[in-house]
Amino acid sequence: MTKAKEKILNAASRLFHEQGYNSTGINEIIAAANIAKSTLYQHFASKDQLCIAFLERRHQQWFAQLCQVVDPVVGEQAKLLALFDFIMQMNEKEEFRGCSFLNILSEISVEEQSAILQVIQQHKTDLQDYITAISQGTYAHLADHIYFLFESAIIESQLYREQTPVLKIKNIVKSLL
Amino acid sequence: MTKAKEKILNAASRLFHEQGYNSTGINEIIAAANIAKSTLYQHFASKDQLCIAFLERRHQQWFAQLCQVVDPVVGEQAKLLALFDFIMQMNEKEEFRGCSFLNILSEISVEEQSAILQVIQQHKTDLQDYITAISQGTYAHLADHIYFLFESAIIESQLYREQTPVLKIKNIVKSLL
DNA sequence: GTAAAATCGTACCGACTTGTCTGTTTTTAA
DNA sequence: TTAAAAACAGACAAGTCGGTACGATTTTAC
Repeated sequence: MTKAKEKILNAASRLFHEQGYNSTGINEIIAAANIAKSTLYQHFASKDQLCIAFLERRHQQWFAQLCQVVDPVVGEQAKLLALFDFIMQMNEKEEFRGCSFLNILSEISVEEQSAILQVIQQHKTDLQDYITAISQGTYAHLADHIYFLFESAIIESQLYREQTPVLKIKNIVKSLL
Repeated sequence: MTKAKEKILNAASRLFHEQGYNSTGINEIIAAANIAKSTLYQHFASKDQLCIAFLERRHQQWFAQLCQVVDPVVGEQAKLLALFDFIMQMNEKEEFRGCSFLNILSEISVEEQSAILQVIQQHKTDLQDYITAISQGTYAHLADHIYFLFESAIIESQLYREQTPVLKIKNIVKSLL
């Protein structure tokens, strides 16, 4: 990846995640990235395409971090509980800004921006599959249940800007296992 | 309430809910409401204030509809399950647009629009209290758990634009009761 | 060293943003 | 009927929006 392209993606990622998609202008992105507007449009055909590139990269990075937390943990039960430690880590690191994918879902027009919707759906499907995978064995029947609680944990902690909901949900999951 | 004020609130409600807050302009609202811009600003000091008025009215109407579905149902267990019938009704009626409160949460700046954040938090707190209230008795210990699954049901059905997640979650709750 | 590719700055486009202001017309109520 | 309140249309401000076009300059690679 070119140096400029990376600078654009880094700036856009930070701004989209911090302020939201619609609240972040192209001019703000090029100022933050310290590149020319023409350079941006040489790498990305439109703001929506830049959004997709952002989401696709975030998808990879987000999963990498998730695996980094969960995979080393030994034991099915402990792995499933580690999911919620990961949420708490992200909340701290990113100041309770929640899930970029769900945030952008709230901003787009499903009809006119269906390409973005697809990336968001894919991300969540992959997450659900991941949880199903680590649930294989004793807790296979709880996979979806835990996925739904995982989603709630992200949203409720974003809403109240505190870890309390994650801790509550982690305890609920503990009681299920 | 004045006739004009109501027309403004009706138009703004529809547009905010259908398109989102930031994607809806003042000019679009006054055109849809068929009123003059000066009339809008006579009733609402700013777009943010209009947003708060919208959320407060939606809070009332939403709860009224929820109670209309749940309250007539007899039996604690059946009441708790009816929560998810309500979600499905809303999904159908509103084409899977999800929760206005969470959608707007994703759009605002928590620092600069804290008045809006408060209304959103209050709405969710009231919902949680409501579920706690109808759980009183045998299922008091499940109140929070069901609230979290309720939230997930709204979001996941918005994401995939189908009732499947609600039905899945309703079955999960059934297995808990 | 030279040619190609990348990036540059900036002006420009038309449309849109929230909000204010002015003066006129309509509605309401005593 | 008259006075006050409400709503009207529309111009205006000062800026932002996403996106295009321009030629000039820098970087890269052979």
